Amino acid sequence: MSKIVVDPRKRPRQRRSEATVDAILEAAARILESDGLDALTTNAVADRAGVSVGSLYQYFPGKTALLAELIRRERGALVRRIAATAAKPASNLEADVAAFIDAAVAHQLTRPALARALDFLEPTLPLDAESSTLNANLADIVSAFLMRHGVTAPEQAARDLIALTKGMVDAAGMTGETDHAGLSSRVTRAAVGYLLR
Amino acid sequence: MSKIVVDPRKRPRQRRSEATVDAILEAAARILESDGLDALTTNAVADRAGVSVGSLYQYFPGKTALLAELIRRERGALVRRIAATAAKPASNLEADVAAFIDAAVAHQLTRPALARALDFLEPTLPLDAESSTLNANLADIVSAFLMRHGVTAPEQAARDLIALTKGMVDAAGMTGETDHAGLSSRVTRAAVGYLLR
DNA sequence: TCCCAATGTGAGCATTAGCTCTTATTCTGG
DNA sequence: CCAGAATAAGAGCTAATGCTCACATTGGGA
Repeated sequence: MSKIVVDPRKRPRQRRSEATVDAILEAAARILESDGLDALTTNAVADRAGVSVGSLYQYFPGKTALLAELIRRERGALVRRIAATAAKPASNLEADVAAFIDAAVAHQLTRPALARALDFLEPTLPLDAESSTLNANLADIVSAFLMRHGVTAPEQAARDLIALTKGMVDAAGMTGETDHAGLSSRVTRAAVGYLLR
Repeated sequence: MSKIVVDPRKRPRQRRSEATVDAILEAAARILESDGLDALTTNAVADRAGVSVGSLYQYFPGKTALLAELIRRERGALVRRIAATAAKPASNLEADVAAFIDAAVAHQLTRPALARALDFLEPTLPLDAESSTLNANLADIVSAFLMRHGVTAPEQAARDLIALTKGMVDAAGMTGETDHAGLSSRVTRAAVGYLLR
């Protein structure tokens, strides 16, 4: 294992190189999903992406940077989803919470094994400011929303609700559950119970 | 990485060898806690345990078996705690749920980083029958308890409650939270909300 | 006390991981 | 259409990892 580098990578300038980068990230995601962390080697990723190791290292200074970028993309998609939901509130706490959770469930249940792996990896990665910000965004959006509804200790509540949701959805995903609506309503029950008591 | 062997290990017959085994497991736990999965190498474990690699391999046929045993012990302790709680019910759903959660929080908050790592590792390990049983025990105890209280879909509810608790406690542990009672009551709020709605 | 099984040691082997570097190929702007 | 920049390739280096094995030490029953 080398120095832990997370960001300084070369940016793709042509079309084909963007495709290479995407292929690499997708290959990494698939390996994580199907074979787990141990199988995620740079050679394996390059192989699965149909690319040479050299190409991989052209865009990612190391394995860690690759993982960091994967997390950035996934997390970014989730944050955008949640932000979009927050943009059209029903000003009814319960309905809004349900909407948030619906978005989160939809996201995490799309690729459950991947979501679970990244959730675990994320805190172990020395993410740079930009990504930590993205991350804080999730908690901040929820926290701001809760504050608007007069919830006490909104930051703590936001962390708790996010953790509760992650926990339930990751577990459900692992048992192969696909009933999005059912899961969503169960998580909502717990979340609303947490808030209104 | 070699074949995945989880159980067939030599049993210690003398006192000192039991001490060796304990030292090895404790060293593994500490490395997991402080340096993470990547740092958990067999040589590192032996070093930290003040033992030679040879001794490690005398009792564990491989790294996987070592992890499996760690999980067995930790999980076993949790299951015993929960079982003890289940043995003296208050026949009041809310109080009993609170008692369960108290036990779980006490356990997971003792060594939060370790608990989190093992929670993640557990499903990736090909545990043998004995340990899967230990595992099922947790869900079964909770499930039986819920059924006694007339909860519908008790297995699913048990899985959900366990996941919700794990999620919240792992997250709290990671932020350095130490307020056992406060955390416990917040988890209970969510759990009771889940059940009574 | 003595002997043999149980236990402990650690150098070192085979493999594989992460990564570099040289060379080949493909774009793109002029 | 050409030159140089960007991109891709992949053999192979270094270090580390999982693990073995030949040997040394210890302990407990006869």
